[in-house]
Amino acid sequence: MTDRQRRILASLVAEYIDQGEPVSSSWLAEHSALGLSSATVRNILARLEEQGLVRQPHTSAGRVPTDSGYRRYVDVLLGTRRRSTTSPDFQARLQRAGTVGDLLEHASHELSQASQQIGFAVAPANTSVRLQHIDFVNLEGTRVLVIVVAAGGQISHRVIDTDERYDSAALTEAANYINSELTGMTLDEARQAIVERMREERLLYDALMSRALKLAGSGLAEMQPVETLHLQGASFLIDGMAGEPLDRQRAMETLRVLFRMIEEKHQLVELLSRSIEAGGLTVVIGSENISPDLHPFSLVISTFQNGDRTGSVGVIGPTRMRYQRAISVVDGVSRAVSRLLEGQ
Amino acid sequence: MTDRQRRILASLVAEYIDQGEPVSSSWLAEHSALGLSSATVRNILARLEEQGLVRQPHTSAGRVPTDSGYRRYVDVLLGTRRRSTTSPDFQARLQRAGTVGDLLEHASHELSQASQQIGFAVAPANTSVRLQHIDFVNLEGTRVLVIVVAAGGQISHRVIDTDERYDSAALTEAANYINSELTGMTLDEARQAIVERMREERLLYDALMSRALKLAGSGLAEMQPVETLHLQGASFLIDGMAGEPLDRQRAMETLRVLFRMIEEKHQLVELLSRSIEAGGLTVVIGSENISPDLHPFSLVISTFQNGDRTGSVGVIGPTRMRYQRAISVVDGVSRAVSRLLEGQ
DNA sequence: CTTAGCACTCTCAGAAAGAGACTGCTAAGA
DNA sequence: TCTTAGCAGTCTCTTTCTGAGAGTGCTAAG
Repeated sequence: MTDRQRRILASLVAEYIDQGEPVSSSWLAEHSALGLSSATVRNILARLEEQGLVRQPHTSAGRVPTDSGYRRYVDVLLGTRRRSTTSPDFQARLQRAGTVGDLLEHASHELSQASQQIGFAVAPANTSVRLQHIDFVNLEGTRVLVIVVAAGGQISHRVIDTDERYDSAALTEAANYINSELTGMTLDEARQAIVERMREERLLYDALMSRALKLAGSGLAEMQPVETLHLQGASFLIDGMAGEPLDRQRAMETLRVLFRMIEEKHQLVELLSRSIEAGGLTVVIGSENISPDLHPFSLVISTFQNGDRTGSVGVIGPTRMRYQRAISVVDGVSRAVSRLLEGQ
Repeated sequence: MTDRQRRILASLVAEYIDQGEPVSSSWLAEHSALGLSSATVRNILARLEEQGLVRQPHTSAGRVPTDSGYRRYVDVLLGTRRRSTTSPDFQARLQRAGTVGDLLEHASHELSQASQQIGFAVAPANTSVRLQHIDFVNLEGTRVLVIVVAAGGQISHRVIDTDERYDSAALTEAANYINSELTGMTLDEARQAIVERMREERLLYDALMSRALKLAGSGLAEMQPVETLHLQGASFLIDGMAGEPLDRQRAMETLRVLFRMIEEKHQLVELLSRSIEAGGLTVVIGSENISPDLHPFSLVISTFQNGDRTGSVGVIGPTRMRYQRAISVVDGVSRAVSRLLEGQ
């Protein structure tokens, strides 16, 4: 691929992203600063089309990038990326967040606002999160509320329906016992520890301890490593789709599918986590998505690390996305989140 | 308004809801079982139009109900409503829910599925909810996580940035003190009690108690009576709008506005709570909505009571909604939720 | 290798025309 | 007085046609 081809492709993609309309050879000849005539540009475009990087919506239209075309363009962007200098100071904006959940909620909001797309943030999988505190609260009847606080203030809770009645004092004592034993372990370790202790305790016949372990066990067991997804800005997507010259039926169908995905977050979470494996900043374009439902969309994702925890933030938008901006925004927010988590 | 007019209107609205297309005089003559000719029906329709109950999209089209027309129709439905006999057993389906939050989440899901619309559920305002348990968890530095559990398992939490450092033991003790003092009060009472005690404690100079009160106070203070809104089924709305013969621009605009409302839930909550004052089962049709943004939509809402707490469930859909079905579904779910809350 | 020129293709917007759907009105009948 | 058959009138919707416009591919010359 020659340098000229690269430059023409870059101009074409940039212009198409900006205007949303097929780009003609004459426009490229005038604006690409290569001093070429439109006929020459046409030759180049024919080559690019052979390589599957651009296509024509119909015979006498200009060119539009294909997913591969975007891919080439984005790879160049990612290669020559300079540190995001002009991006707003996300860190200052996110400062006031309390728990990790709040932080990610704000982060997804910032992403959404800054990129004018759907912004999302996935909390670190909490299997490797350390247990900070556990608490049992007596509800009516035989039901007990188990509250688990992970380091960083991440909180989750489940109602356990037990066989026996507990009184508040016993529960408090039980919680104290568990806390003294398990605090500081990861959830996985804690689960394992519980299994081991229950084996030992069976010999001791200590009612309190065995009960406490049972409760904590079922609390942690039901506490699947649900990666909570924070997601904001779905309304931007509608603007985005309105601009596309798709026929109405198709556009509506696409929208509906995406909104269903948004509602069934767990599905999206799974897809995201599969896309992330690479780590760092990743861009997934259109048909590169595993799920066909996401083929009309692109994702810009960045993972952040905090010790042994990995989470991710990013944006979702149409394949015709301002990648430049999206990348710098996602990168900025990701760094900010990372730094804030370290700071804690 | 004569009986004939009523019956014609009912047929017209039912048919329009079913088919989504203007209803002609000849269709009504054939199907209304009144044994009238289309000419006579045309006369009747002219009267209904004078009263603003129906209108013609254009000169040579059939009739379509206006908002007032729907209103008349719904009033009849509400008047002659028999107990929902055929509705599925929501209560059985909702049985497994743990906390009130879970229950309402499931309820909104059931509503959405059964009505094929957006389903929502608003938790009771928690000012009058009784305090079940309060807990302080030490986070890093000077930050403390305050967890408040209300009766029924409703849970909320805030991170408070304090001036001083606490150790875990002190926090546990503080929580125990607060629990023994405040459990069973409503949140309002608890707040008031804290203010009073702080006045007394100032004389005693008891560091522990005063700290505990301070924490609990700021915890409860930031714990605004946020009515959490559970909402599901936004994707159904897209189907609904796709059917409408509005021009694309307008439809997209309408959708965007609604999705923005859905994202900024607090706005919607406020609107809903204003619509509910009546209590029981209410239907708000199109332009009857306070917010102009909701004028293309109708709401079917039912409040449920549980002691001194009031919450609500309902559905949101286009004005051309299957009111019959929506009403019976909302009524059914509302009763189920009410009964399940009582059962606790 | 580049470029001017040209024929060709396809879309888009607008106009025209015919079919179809309903209505409102009128005048006759019960 | 109420109902109804009949009919002219209106409006939309679909189809067809047309011309303009945009942009391309190809060819032949520089």
